[in-house]
Amino acid sequence: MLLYALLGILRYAPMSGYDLEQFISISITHFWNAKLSQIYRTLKKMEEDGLVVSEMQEQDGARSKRVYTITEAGIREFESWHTQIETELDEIKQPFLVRTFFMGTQDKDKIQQQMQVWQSLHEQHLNMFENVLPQNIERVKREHGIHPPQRDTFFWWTTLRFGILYEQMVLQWLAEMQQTIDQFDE
Amino acid sequence: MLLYALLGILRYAPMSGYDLEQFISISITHFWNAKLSQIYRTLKKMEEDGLVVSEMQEQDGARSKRVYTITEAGIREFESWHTQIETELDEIKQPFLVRTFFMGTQDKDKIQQQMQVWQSLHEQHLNMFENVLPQNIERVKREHGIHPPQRDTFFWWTTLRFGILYEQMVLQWLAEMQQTIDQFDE
DNA sequence: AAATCCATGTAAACGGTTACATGATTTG
DNA sequence: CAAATCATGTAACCGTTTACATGGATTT
Repeated sequence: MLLYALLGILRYAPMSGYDLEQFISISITHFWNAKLSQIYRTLKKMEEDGLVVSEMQEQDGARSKRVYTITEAGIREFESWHTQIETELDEIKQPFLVRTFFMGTQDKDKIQQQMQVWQSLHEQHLNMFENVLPQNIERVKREHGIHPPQRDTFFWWTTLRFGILYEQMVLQWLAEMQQTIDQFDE
Repeated sequence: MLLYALLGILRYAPMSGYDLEQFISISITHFWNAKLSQIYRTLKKMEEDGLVVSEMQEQDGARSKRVYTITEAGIREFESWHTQIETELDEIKQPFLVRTFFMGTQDKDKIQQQMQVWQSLHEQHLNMFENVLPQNIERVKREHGIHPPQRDTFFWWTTLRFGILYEQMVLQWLAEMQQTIDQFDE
């Protein structure tokens, strides 16, 4: 999967592994994250498969970097993945729901503690989606010198919008739950 | 993680690998799924670690099964995981949002096609959460002879409630997006 | 002077999926 | 009689994470 994310980004501009990590960390990190070690390994594999080519690029006053450029084959690979209609939903793995499922045997105040921690974390996330992340879209353009068509940025925005709706939904769920938990016996 | 789910279930009653898979498939499968092969491997590992013990149990007219019982150490392991307050949110990986992020270069009607497929899939899921899955809670009790305290079933219900709110939220997100997409030029 | 950023990579471990292998019993 | 269900397991593979290793340039 990381493969397709990397191809998708390299369509905008040639980049090094480090650059790609930076790009990811200010764009798709809230729904897809990757460690540098995995990025480097994946890029190596992609070059072997002819999806990208790399060359060392000297930099004045800084150490040189290996810059990857997407190939025709890489573009085709990305497009064949992307034009394919998905007819099944991704299977979601939500560890916190497993935890919730088995929460019945916990003490009332332990449960309330966890709920309050979750609430505050989701409030922070909501705030981030509403206030911090929108600026990142501008940062992507500025710091990576990328000027995508407006249709592209519309979809960047929708992923942020998803984050906002998701966090609001979780907060509602938590609030509902807390009402019943407050009425538990000690 | 599967480890904790298995321990959590085995607290209710001793079960075979096959039984556990059945239990999972009618209870937590919409936020945590596992293949039989993984369940068997995990149970084996758990027995080596002393978290469960197993014995072959003869059945009249059916092949015998290996029934696992949680040990004291297993209960302690589950509880030390479960009483620990989670202070960070799970990292979510949502491949469909990666797909969405890069959707800008697609043709308008390809995009609309995908949106409609997603919409119909989420409508199906919502229907499942509202109508099919609630019956599963009764099936768990009946088919596995498990009678958990009402507090336990409250939390089982909340995971269903999460599913309903999630699907409604996604449908809202899709509807919002579709409004803008409908106004795209060809 | 220390910490952070830039920059690249390797190796081992881990959790999960897919494929393979077997065979008895029950249901249509 | 065929298909589905019950039941257990192994082996290979794959993507991801964690830990290890290095070192120059910039900021505090």
